[in-house]
Amino acid sequence: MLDDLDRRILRQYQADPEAGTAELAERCGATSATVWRRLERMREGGILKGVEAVIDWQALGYAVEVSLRVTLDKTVARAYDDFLIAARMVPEVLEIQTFLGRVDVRLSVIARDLAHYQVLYRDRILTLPHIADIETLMHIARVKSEEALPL
Amino acid sequence: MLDDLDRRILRQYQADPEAGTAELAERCGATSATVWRRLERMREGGILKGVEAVIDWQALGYAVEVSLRVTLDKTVARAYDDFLIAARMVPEVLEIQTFLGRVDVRLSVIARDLAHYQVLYRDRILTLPHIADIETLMHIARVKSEEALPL
DNA sequence: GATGAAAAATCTGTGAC
DNA sequence: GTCACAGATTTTTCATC
Repeated sequence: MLDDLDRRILRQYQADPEAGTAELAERCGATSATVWRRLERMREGGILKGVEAVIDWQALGYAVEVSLRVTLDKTVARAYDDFLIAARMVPEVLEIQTFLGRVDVRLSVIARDLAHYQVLYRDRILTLPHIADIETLMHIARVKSEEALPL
Repeated sequence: MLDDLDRRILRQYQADPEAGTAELAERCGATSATVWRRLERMREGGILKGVEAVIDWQALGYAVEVSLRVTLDKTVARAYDDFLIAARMVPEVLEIQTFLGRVDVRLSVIARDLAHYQVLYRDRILTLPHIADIETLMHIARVKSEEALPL
């Protein structure tokens, strides 16, 4: 499906998505047109889903980040769907992950400060439907693995 | 620090980082040069940390994604640092988050299949230093919140 | 100090080979 | 896959507010 050149291009692209095709080409030992066509093929094939802006929320005044582990009420059939739909409506909820296991959902939530978080938690989080239990983890740091995957 | 135009540009940029400055300019009611200068200033100010490639690991043959909640051995002073350094050396560990609370670290790990995961878990995860406890959550889906933050 | 218009430099995407 | 090029885009300049 993917040959060696594809893998090298993908790795370089992942390392620096803002590099132009010419620069990627040089790093991969190919020409600009080739790199462009390969990237395009990977986009069409759904492997490359695009790019995402990385924003420093702290610099924007959001000093608090928490991870919430939510367990839902299993007696309600639609609990999962209802909860997800409602959670997606809360702007301060940046990310929602769902799991198989004891914990059903993990939410990443940001707030300007603890006072803001307290209000947010009471008015927007605890009011989400079908919650059976919540555990809060105060976030310290996020790190990306520095090793490239054996693509 | 940030005025109204900055916020609008940031929001549009976040919604579609691949749009050109000309397109962003039109959506924000400004000119291309102004948008470019504002974005540049936000990059220099550290608010915009760049872009990140979004890769579909499933399409690349990584069918399994798990979230591991790790508790470290609190009797060892350097446990945190040792663990983080070692965890960053494992290519299949995509993300490492650290917390204040009962759980110390969360790892996002991908594997090609359950057989691969089993080996990975035994040889690369359980061998990480100073682990006191691990809980595994099988990942189902990841969703982005659809509401823009009140920037 | 910030803006818009327009020029200059650079890059992308396409066609021919 | 490479080469060459037209068209688009980014980035700078400059006069202006």
